[in-house]
Amino acid sequence: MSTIKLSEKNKDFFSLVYEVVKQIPDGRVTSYGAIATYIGMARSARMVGWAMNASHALSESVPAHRVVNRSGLLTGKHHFGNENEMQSRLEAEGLKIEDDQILNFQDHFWDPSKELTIE
DNA sequence: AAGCTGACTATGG
DNA sequence: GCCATAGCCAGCT
Repeated sequence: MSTIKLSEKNKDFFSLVYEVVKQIPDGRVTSYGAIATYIGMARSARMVGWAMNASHALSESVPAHRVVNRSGLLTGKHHFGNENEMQSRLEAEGLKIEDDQILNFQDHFWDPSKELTIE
């Protein structure tokens, strides 16, 4: 159980998303919707995706490859440098992927609403 | 300025 | 499970 500390600087939507994503442990994954729900934008999963899209420009590193859609599909792979980047990173963390689908997705799913608390 | 586009999801059949 | 539909909303045409 980790804790996210809120400050004036990071309480906007994008930064909040990044703070959550940065808490995802190695070898674990979560979904856009889970993050959206957690930060209070339950029906705006698309915005989480948009935040990931913008994250590449950041100087800080955000492990966007650990965020997939609700079925464990690597829907964001085309937004990385090359087609295999996302899958390679996940496999390097011990996950098995077949046809863009994370195997045993449920076993690796990390739910922020169960693992995190916001101060 | 109206309409389109998605790294999405919940729902109903 | 699959499929279609409908919300979603920032940014781009």
